[in-house]
Amino acid sequence: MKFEKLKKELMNRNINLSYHRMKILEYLDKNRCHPTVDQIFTDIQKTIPTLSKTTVYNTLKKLVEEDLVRVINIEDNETRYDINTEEHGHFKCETCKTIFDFEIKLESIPNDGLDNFKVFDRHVYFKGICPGCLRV
Amino acid sequence: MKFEKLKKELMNRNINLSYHRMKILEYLDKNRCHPTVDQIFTDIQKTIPTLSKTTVYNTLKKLVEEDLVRVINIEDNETRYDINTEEHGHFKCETCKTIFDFEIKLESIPNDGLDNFKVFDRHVYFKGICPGCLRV
DNA sequence: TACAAGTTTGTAATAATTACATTATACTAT
DNA sequence: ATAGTATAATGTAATTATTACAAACTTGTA
Ligand SMILES: [Mn+2]
Ligand SMILES: [Mn+2]
Ligand SMILES: [Zn+2]
Ligand SMILES: [Zn+2]
Repeated sequence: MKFEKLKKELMNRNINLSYHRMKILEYLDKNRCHPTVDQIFTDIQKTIPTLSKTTVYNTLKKLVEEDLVRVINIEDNETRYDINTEEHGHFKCETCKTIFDFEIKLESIPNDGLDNFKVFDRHVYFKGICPGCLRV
Repeated sequence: MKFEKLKKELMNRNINLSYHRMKILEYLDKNRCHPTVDQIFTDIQKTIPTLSKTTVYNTLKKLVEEDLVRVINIEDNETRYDINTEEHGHFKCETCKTIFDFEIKLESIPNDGLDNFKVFDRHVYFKGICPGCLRV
């Protein structure tokens, strides 16, 4: 989703578009590398020195609740955030640590064992080595 | 993998089967509910009061390195461990919090975007509500 | 203006995880 | 059996992520 759309989306839901929220949203839109709270905080703090980490936590929590941001748990001890909430899988390169997006049709996953389950949320992630790192 | 098999597997790899390691392995074998470090620690401590949490961490790290145990990151802030390293997906019920295993053929997932990637590890987890909780 | 709701901050409390130094144990070679 | 080496286990302290909570600030509205 594009930034402008996101803004509208927030307004539709009566979520106050405060300066800090705007900045965090803008950051997520420009940095689609699945940043951690700490990366978000450290980077934005350069522009807004008074920003508190708690505000980043609060804002992200809000955005996740509203399904405008998605949480990614690949590694223990590092929670990442993705503004791309469209259906896609993640690939983490174990060499350069980059997290790549890839297309995946999640409904196409056969899951006979879950006939009587109500599924809200599907996550897929792979680990391995990316083409760039393989080439070396 | 059954307990006896696991023991042999460790011996094959020249990994010392110390008392604590045995107990942790045994626990994982009997409690296939994807326990956290804390659950493992708290439960085994009842039998072995001198057990330290660090030992649980160390042992699990070893077992994961040897691919005898698999790490599960579904929720941020709770790392879980699974002695079942065979290919399977996880379903977490958001009501009762239980993590269910389900069969899945991971190679069957179409991933055209990853042609030049070397994939080691595939994880799939869903979230939703389990049949038991739906019935209520 | 005054109230209510929503924001942001800051500090402190928890909790998970790691680092590191020390002791204990097991295994080998003499 | 002894000495030497590698591995294992413990405990303490340090880091780090996350949450709780109270206080100050903003904004919109009656
Ligand atoms: Mn993504
Ligand atoms: Mn499992
Ligand atoms: Zn790479
Ligand atoms: Zn349930």
